[in-house]
Amino acid sequence: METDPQGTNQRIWHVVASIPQGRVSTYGDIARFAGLGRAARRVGWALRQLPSDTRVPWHRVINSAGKLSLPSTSDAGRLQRKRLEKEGVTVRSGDRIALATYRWIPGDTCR
DNA sequence: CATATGACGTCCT
DNA sequence: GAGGACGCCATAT
Repeated sequence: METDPQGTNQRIWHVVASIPQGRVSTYGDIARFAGLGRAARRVGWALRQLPSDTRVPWHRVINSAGKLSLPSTSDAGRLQRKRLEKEGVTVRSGDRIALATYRWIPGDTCR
């Protein structure tokens, strides 16, 4: 049951879907909250498997360095930046984001 | 079964 | 603050 690999992806996607608009979270925090421990890379894997027509806000997930893990030269990278700015998240030069301002921890009811 | 790779994280310099 | 080394988890070959 919980051993289903697809179930794990489903769990990860569910956590990502709970990120409020205008906020961002990190791969590590999501993995931890999903019960995956330090499998931050596992989260990246799950997001990569997402279909193009997904409703999951994958663009709100960045790395602990406060930067977009997707290359700004790729279409996905540009799309991520576009959507974030559209939600009010300021993306500075070098695809950097102020984690101190926008970071959100799963389960935290306080915005 | 061993190696390499990837939308990562932490520690050290 | 930036960059490199090593560790962690899963998949591909």
